Amino acid sequence: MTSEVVFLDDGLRDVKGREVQYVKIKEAIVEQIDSGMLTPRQKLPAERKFAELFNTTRVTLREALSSLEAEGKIYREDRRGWFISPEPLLYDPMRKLSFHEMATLQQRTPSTEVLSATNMLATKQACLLLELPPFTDVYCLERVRYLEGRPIAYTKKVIKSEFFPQLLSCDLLPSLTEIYNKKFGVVYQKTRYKISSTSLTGYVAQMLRATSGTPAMFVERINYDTLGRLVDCDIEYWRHDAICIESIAELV
Amino acid sequence: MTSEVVFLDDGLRDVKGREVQYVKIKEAIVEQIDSGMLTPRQKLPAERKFAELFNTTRVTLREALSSLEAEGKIYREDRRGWFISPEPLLYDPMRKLSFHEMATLQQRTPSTEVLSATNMLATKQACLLLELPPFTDVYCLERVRYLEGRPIAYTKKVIKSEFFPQLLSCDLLPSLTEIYNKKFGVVYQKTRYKISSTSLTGYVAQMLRATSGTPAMFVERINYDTLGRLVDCDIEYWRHDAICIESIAELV
DNA sequence: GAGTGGTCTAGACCACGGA
DNA sequence: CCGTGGTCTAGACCACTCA
Repeated sequence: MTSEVVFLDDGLRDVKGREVQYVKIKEAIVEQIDSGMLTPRQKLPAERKFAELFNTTRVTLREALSSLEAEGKIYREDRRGWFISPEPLLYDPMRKLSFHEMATLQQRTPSTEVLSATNMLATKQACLLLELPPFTDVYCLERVRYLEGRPIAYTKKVIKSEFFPQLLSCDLLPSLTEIYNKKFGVVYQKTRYKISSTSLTGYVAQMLRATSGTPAMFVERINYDTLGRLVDCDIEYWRHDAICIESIAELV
Repeated sequence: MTSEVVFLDDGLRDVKGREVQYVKIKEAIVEQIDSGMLTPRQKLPAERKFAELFNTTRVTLREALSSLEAEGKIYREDRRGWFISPEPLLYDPMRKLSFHEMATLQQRTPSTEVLSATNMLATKQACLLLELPPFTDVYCLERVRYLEGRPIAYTKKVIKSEFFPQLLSCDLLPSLTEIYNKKFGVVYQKTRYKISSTSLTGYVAQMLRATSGTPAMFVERINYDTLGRLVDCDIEYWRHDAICIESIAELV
């Protein structure tokens, strides 16, 4: 997995040393994963059968599963079941790589679905991020990123329209970075980003086939081009087990 | 809260449009928080009473609370109850600020507890991070970081001993950065970091007064000094609601 | 010592996914 | 249409926290 940090975790015990059940279940599953019996993207048994296997109830089993989900070892698809998490994608916020370049470099198979590409008035949030006055026209591009067919990120890009006339008449599927560069001569140079941990809800959860409450990594970026102009911003929700932020920086 | 991203979340409904109960409970609590009725660090009512208030069972109430915890809106202290989350600390991995400087700049009141400061043989993990051969001597410093008295991060620093003779005879409480600088002329210049999302378990959870399974932000850093020498590494577990990573970077 | 949170049981109904 | 996961009920016992 991501990083081999091992602390002495002797499980949860009460004073008398009896082990907590759901921790035992967790250990059993982790052992199966580590031993390679369970491979990435594989589906776990149905909850009822699984609970019976461990001689417990669904509630307790789900306690164990949720806990493993929180650790990023397994993930859930809404009403489809529980699956073993693949290795996370390494994401370097300091590099200009597009999602597809990033994934390909890591021998992964990326794909993208465009949910919507529209011309609209900036929302309050977009105005704040892009430093725009109210009622300014912007482009808004909503996408879902897939890795090996699994939806792992919902992304929304809000673009200052002034630098990109007729952007929406372009074919947006290949790579936006490329269109920026080739059609408009715009290249990113600087970015301001914010990363925090939340959970998926509502529409975003649905798009990622996730249950409301699934842990997520939230990334917000404000991008500047080589002329120092604020160009666009990104708002991204990543399934938390699917991403690991990694970077090298000169300190200031 | 961290960032005002609002999606149309009409709650979970089934086809007939009935709302799911725990979502209603969440909304009620969020409303109380947003309206300022509930303030940061305030304790929520006891689960049994709270459940009764919403005319439901503890299990369902806890579903709602766990979900809010995942969103970073509330947090839990093991066997003590549920509390409203304060604003997260902004953490810039690219700046040389110590935890205390960082917190103070943000008008917070930091404190630190040293769990252990020892001289030991590098573990496998430490050898990997510090690029050391087996059986090398290192310093290991375990600390808990507090904000307004609340434990929010467990940190472990493993230090190459060669650059810091007799480090442990120093008073480690003020600021390690300062000791590095004043006593040994070592200043950080470059860092390699990795950030991912997991959960707290075992000893780390205990130290943070957290229940096993509490969502957490995992940070791993490898630090180099102005001479390009690998100096030490950090392994940190932050309560996920207590931290927001924020930085500005020139892209490469 | 009372009350609280952590854990667990043994059921139930429903809507959705997939065949 | 069956089986599944999502949600929910109404209890229970225990160890721990805190007054």
